[in-house]
Amino acid sequence: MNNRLRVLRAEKGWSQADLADRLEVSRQSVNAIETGKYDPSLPLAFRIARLFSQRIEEIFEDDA
Amino acid sequence: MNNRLRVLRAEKGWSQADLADRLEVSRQSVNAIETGKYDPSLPLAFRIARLFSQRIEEIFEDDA
DNA sequence: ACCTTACGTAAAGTGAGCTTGTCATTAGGA
DNA sequence: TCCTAATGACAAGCTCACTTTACGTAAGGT
Repeated sequence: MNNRLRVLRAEKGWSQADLADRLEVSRQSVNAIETGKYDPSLPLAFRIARLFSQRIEEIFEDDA
Repeated sequence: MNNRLRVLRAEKGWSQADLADRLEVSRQSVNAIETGKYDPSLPLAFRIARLFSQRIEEIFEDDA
């Protein structure tokens, strides 16, 4: 599961900690998702999509 | 997190077991998602959306 | 040289997504 | 009446999504 989170975050000029605050998750969770260590839960994916005003499929892309 | 899974499945005339086979999950997982016991993982949400040729946001709707 | 910010990462713990297995109920068909 | 299919529900167990805490490092500013 690839994602464009790092790019979207950079466009906003946010640090991982900034993004983590807005998503109400830990900075480490943001880092883990960006570096592809694991996929977010569906509710968190919704929050991310809403924050960037995009569809989930525009941000996340599953390989399968 | 509400979802339209039961309706979509009914439109196809599939049993929960039929859908579970196509999604490669257990019948209990389909049942639990339909009855709102928990949300699917993001990869599973992608599989569901692809199976019904709809976007994730068209099938799942988070309350938050 | 020192401080701060940002990022990566690791260990340990909790909770949710998913499994297999089982049982009860309802409805239909032979 | 019996058998089967479909569904709902529960329990126990596993993996992983996520947490907190913490440490190392690289870059910039003073």
